[in-house]
Amino acid sequence: MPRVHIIEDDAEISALLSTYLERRDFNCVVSNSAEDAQNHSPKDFDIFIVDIMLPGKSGLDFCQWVRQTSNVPLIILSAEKGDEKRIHGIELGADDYLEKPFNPRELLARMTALLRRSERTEKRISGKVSFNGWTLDRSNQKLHGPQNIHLPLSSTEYALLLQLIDAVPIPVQREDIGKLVFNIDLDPEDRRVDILVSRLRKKMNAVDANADFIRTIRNRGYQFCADIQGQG
Amino acid sequence: MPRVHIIEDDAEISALLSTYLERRDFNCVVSNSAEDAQNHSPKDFDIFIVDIMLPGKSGLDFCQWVRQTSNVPLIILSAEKGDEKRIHGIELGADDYLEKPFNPRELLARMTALLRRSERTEKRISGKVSFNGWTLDRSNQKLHGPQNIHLPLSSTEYALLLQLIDAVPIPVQREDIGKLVFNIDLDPEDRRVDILVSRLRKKMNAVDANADFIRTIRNRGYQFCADIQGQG
DNA sequence: GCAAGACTGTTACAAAACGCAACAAAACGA
DNA sequence: TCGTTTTGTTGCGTTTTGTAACAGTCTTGC
Repeated sequence: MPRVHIIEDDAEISALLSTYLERRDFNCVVSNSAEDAQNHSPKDFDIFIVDIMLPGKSGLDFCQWVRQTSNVPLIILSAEKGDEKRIHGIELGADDYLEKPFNPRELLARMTALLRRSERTEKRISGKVSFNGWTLDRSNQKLHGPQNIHLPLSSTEYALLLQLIDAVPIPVQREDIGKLVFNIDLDPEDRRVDILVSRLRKKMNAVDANADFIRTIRNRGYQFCADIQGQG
Repeated sequence: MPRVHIIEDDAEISALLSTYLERRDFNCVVSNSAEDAQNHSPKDFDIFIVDIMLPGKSGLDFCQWVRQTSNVPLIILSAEKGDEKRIHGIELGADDYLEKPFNPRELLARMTALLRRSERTEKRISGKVSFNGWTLDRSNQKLHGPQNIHLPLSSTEYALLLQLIDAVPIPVQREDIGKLVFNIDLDPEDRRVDILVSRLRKKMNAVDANADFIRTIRNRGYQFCADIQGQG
């Protein structure tokens, strides 16, 4: 569960953001000034989201402070528009810069991309997720059912499951599955996706009769339905 | 001197860009289609700048192609505006997404930030690496299992393991293994790679029954699955 | 409500890719 | 040279995936 530190003085925005992110399995801490934020060590977080316009010390100053002691990914938010501002922010050590008002999904995508990159370069794939007695471990790509029964998955089955779980609570379109799992442009006649889903369902049901996690949404794809808990 | 690969069909833009970047000490290669670009190995570059709208295969497809075999940083350029486009591009594996017309200085800033992030962590993985109680030491080419048991590897086995670990978390293609370990152009009939993998698996399993780190990904190669930690 | 058509679920079979044992050849060290 | 280790080859068994076929389910227009 990635730990996010949001530094933002507008209470409405920070509340919205932290709700949005917590629902997507981030662990959020909010500070409303740079001074406040500096009571924590930067290394206690996996990523920073920093508003540039803060009372007292600015977001840019905070960014420099973070960079003095760590490499923790940092994204700047700002109501000010313009290339120059963005360039300046990035040159000072921010990894990305998003203008307000922003689409929360875009922030999420950029955060994910950034975490993905920093994990990749650290050669770590993040850990386990669990749901209804099941556990999926990304580090070794293994799935365990209730009573910790190991359920071997083929590489495509694993890829499918990962996509579905990563997307929770959003359904994944058939075409996207085609793209991400099979690396093809799926034409509508192609049944590979359904069959893959069917096979995965069957395997999971063989271990746990109640394992109906994959819901079909007609014309829209498949949705993974379960309370997912991250564990690192 | 960072090596940049620019994939852009608009000759004016690519010329401008490569001039701009070369003046700032980048080494540029330009392709005007994805198909063209795929004649090079992704690993020959430090960063990609990819226009999304290309004749033939699209920039997004190219991005996915790159991600299948490498972690090389990649920035998408696009004339199309809108959050959704940007989100989609980033979700497909791009590190950043810039809309045209863009300020070259902003592109440069973002490239620099990205290179900074990927270098910062990458190069310290050089001496020993460890995973799940195992240790691989590059300096003397020795592998130790749990309880520090020394497991002697033949030179090809070591070469294979090194390739797999260096690539984490990306799978290594069979052809690449042929190239890098045996120094041959692998023809599809050749079974040497599987057998080498099989032998390495067997050796490691003899020391540690849970040592199933090498995952087969059908048609795509082998992937090393473990949380790798560098130590110098 | 009902039938036609579109979408999805599932099975069965075939083809391809891969795992691995067993043996042969080659390389290597003393 | 001999014995040991490593690597290549062959062959067969297993797993995974693609394909076709058919059954079920939802939607829509009437």
